[in-house]
Amino acid sequence: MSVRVRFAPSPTGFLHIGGARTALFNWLYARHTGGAFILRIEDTDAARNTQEATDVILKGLTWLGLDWDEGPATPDPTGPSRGNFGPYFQSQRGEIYRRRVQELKDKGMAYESEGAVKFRMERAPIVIPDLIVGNVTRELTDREQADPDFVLIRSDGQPVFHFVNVVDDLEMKITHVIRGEDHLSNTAKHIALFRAFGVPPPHYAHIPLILNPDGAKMSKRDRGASLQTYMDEGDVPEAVVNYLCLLGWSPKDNREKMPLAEIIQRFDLPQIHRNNARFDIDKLRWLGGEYIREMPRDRFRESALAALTRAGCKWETYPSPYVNAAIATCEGKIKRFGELAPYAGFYFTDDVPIDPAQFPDDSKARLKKLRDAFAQLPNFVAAEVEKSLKIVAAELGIKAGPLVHPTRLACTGNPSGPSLYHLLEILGKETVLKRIDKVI
RNA sequence: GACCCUAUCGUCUAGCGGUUAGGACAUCGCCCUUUCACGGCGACGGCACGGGUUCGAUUCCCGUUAGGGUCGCCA
Repeated sequence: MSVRVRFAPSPTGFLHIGGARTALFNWLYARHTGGAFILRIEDTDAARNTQEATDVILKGLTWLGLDWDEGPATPDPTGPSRGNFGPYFQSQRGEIYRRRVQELKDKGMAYESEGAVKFRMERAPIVIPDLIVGNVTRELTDREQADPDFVLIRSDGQPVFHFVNVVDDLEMKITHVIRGEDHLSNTAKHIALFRAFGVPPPHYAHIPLILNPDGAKMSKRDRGASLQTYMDEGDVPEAVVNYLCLLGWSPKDNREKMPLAEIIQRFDLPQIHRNNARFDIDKLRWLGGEYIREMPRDRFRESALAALTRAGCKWETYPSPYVNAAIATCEGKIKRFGELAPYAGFYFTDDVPIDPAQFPDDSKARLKKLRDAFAQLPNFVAAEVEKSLKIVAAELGIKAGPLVHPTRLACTGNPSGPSLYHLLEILGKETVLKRIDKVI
């Protein structure tokens, strides 16, 4: 039987990085096995589920490159979708749930209680066969002993998560449930429900959680918990995907940076870890740098310009050869595009921030001499600029460094940045002299 | 409180009875270099603890401890 897996998020207006990884693992498993990846929106909470919130999920998955074989085509619950098992919004599946509750009632497995419908839960321990953890025997907790039955339908008529989740997995013929370990204990309830319906439950694979750097569960408040952060800060999606793969899964041979095709080919459930992993932003960013470095020039420029625009940088007012040359000097230098505006913003403004304290008198005197030398240059290109600077340094009896540093500071406002001589050439003689003059 | 999962450098991990416990990120040196980054070389740093089993345990078993998760008319 062909594999069918699903990602079933609740639209809260927020795509958790852990949720993104759950989606990724499901997607990888589907692609690895040639099965189907289904997206189902669990929008039973009408009050807080909006189309905007659903759109966050669709956009996030799309950004990561996780395409779904079945599921919504738009954030509209009543809109078009792909697949033969719809609707893919739980808010549109009320009729199915009503039918299924009736089925349980008819079997004597469910009953009315204070306006709600409750499930007659099994009292005996339930064994959860988990593909990652192994067989887990789940007993009732002391609280559950006191009242083992749980609510299926709230007194306001709305079905609860455990119920809709199982009904949908059943109706959509899901074969493997790959989800966070936080659901492991709940799975006993789900298995009992499948049994009540008289069908075998799907295979379960509970993946470890992503923890914050402190070792606690990544919560909404933790920095980097939302996928949106990475979209906003100009991270490369391939790097995010690659990094997420490395959290809780390992190819076992020390490979880390891997093309997606290779990951798909090698991804499988047995290599998934059992232990939680802390999120390490530094390692993600390292991967980001690697991916950016090998990025085709055109894509680099496009992403760079988009990031500059997001940062409010007015690069459009500059001639396009100037813009392209400026961007080119940043290639290989950044780990994410959000770094670009502070790194190269000086190209696109006349107002470079200058801290007078950084220019002592002797530094100013040197700059003055350099300025005069620059002013004499008929051909203000990198090689000539470099030659000129080195001559001035020799005349002053100093190394290039003490001259380079203040020049960079005066022209860019930054102690670090692109190659100095190239940056000066791009800025042009007039601008360079103007900026040095301002300091002197 | 009850139940469940987990435990190798700071972090992510390899290991699956005998290894100088390997790699990556981070950190710190040195080299390269006009800055930064890249790259190269090197350093630092780990098997949570206690019992077993065994000729021999990081590896298998039990316990302790620690961390995480779950016990909702949230998902």
